[in-house]
Amino acid sequence: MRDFKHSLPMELMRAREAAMARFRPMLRDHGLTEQQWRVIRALVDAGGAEVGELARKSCLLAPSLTRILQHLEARSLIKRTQNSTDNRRAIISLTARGRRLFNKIGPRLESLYSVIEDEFGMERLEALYTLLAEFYETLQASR
Amino acid sequence: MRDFKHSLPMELMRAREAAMARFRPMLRDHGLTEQQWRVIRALVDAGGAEVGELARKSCLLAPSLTRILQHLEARSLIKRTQNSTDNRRAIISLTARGRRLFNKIGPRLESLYSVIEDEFGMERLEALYTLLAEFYETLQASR
DNA sequence: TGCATTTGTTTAACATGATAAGTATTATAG
DNA sequence: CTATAATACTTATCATGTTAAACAAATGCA
Repeated sequence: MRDFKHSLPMELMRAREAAMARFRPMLRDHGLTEQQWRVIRALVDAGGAEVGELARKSCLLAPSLTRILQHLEARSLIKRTQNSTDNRRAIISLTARGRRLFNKIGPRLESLYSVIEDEFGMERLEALYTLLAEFYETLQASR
Repeated sequence: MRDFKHSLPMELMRAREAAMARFRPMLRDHGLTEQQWRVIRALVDAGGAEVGELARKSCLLAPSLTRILQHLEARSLIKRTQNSTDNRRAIISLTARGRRLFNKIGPRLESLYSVIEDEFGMERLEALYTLLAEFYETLQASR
């Protein structure tokens, strides 16, 4: 049997964890989990989105996102506005407070990311991005 | 700001999820989560290990592993044997039943893995492994 | 129009992720 | 020796992952 150490899902997880270990402390200082941050960032990127769309953009399952939105709404970081043509869909968007939090945290995370770029090297990082995207596409294509 | 879509942790997660989506159904058919499977596989690989060692090998946090071991022990898939020289440490190992379960599932997962190898190609897969290992080492080295 | 079906989202239930705190045991300084 | 610190693990708590089921609104069709 293939060596246990060479399990691709494990390697992907370890690499991800190594990166997240650098970002998590700062997010935690601001009372955010990494998933909550993904939602906020997706909202900045999209400027308002339906729940399903948001789930795809932030790579979260719908039930997780439901709970996260409840948390963020309780903290007044996001708001919901009803879509008049379809009452199932609500548009989620950041509040002013949510945008302020993003503006405070975003640049700090970017600088942490720059450190990783410097350490690992832009070329290898790009190569990694490319392989990951190709891997994902390959596995999705054959479904 | 860097494009949201190019977040390395997200890409790592998406790639991992694409792979796990193929393995999870079979594990579920046998009543195992992916984490429980990682523990079983690590035990086959090590042939008995202390809890801390097992946590490292299976990439699980200690509190998670504690709960998982409780589940697996309740199902008689693992057993604990006390270390006489240090009563804090217990050696975890598979029961005969645990090994039988591994022998039943292991080959089926390997064949699923082979499909991925064929689809993505061995060369790119090896390149991906290498980059992931280098990335992990780079980020660990500078701590 | 009326009703079964589909779609978008939420609940529920159980398992794990992440952090902090607790417990028992062993090692160590004085 | 003995008080203290370090070690190995477990509990506790809250948040998310995963699956199935529930729910309401919208759609398709007789």
